[in-house]
Amino acid sequence: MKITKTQSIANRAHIVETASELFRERGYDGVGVAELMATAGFTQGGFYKHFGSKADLMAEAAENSLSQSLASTCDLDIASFINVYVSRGHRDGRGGGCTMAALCGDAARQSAELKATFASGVESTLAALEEKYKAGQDAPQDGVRAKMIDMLAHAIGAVMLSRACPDDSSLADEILEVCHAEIIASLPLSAVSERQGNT
Amino acid sequence: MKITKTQSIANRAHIVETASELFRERGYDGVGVAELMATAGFTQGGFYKHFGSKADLMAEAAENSLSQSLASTCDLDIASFINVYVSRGHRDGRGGGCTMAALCGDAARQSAELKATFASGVESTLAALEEKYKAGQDAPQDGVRAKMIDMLAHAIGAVMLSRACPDDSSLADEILEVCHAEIIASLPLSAVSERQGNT
DNA sequence: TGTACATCAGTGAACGCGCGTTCACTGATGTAC
DNA sequence: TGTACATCAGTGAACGCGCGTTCACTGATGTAC
Repeated sequence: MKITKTQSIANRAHIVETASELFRERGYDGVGVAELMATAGFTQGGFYKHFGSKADLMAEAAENSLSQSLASTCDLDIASFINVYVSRGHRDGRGGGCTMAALCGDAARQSAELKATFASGVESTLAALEEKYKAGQDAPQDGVRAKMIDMLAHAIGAVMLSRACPDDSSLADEILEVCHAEIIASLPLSAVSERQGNT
Repeated sequence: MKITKTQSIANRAHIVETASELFRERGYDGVGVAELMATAGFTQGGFYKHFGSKADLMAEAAENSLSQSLASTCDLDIASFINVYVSRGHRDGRGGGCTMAALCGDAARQSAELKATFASGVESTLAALEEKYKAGQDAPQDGVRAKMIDMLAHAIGAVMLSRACPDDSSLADEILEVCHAEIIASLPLSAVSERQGNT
């Protein structure tokens, strides 16, 4: 049953992709190697032909999903980013959502390597957000990094706290709505321009 | 080896206390019943004389630590609360810190019961924060609940994101410092009065 | 181009281990008389 | 108050189970000639 080298590389990427989604949905401890491989369409034995350990895959999955979500949002302006991020859709779609919001509680208890991967994802995100912010026509150009750090932590806190409340509870929605409004209100006026409405 | 009823009640409380600290430190999946009981000074068999399941204890431990941390901060004004909460000490002392910041990532994947316990802890915290806020001499008295929801999510996000970065990394500290400054800046002037400095 | 063989991605059973939970047992406590 | 006995908190061994990881095996791929 050997397979083309190209196919093998594609299979590996598919496993990382699957893992990255499952980990975001259920946490690192909530997904086993056997289940993960089965979901990806393989048997568990093949896992160690691709990865040295589950911990190795965790780091790779984090790296993958952090850069992926970055790419998928890079055509949004800053207010649109907040509209997407601090929203019910994002809260309820953990598997396809932001890795920081899904796994930063878990990451805090993982190895230094995993945390370093996380931190570099945060840095990339900050770089992208700074660029977006500065592109706003009346946006102040100083202290932008600090503003974006603050905004990101704020948005992550909103999504995480909302997720910890019972599904469809009014508190869960209230947290999202209030934080969305406050974060949007903290942006320069031009960034917001006629594109609110989302939550 | 039967024991006084009073002693048994004290033992049970001690187990809950121990669990609440261990869970905050290592997450729900990171602490086993046997280890937990050993840490509390018992053998694992006795666990089910007190609790129906590990999940039951998880809920009780959450309730306990949420109300406890509330009580311990209730003599602080709002700026002091933020000084304590968005600080290196809190970030690095997970076991003795806020349950929301330590476990809301985990709570999101738990049962509706656990989430409901969490939500009611959030509500109690909000009530206490609203009171603190209103006590400020020049504090606006309307929209206070929204402000406190926003502030709490903001503070939780700051601590959680900082914890996900490598220990002693500059990014971890930067997140804390920036968010601390922004949150304090968002408070009414009187609340801050000559008591900054902390981080 | 055709043949012979080494490689190695993927299989599926098995490994030891720690998990949550159960259970027969102990013996001091608390109760009935 | 003193005695006899039921209770039940705590013990420690055992349960089945799923975990991460290992391994002998398969057979198409890719290479050497």
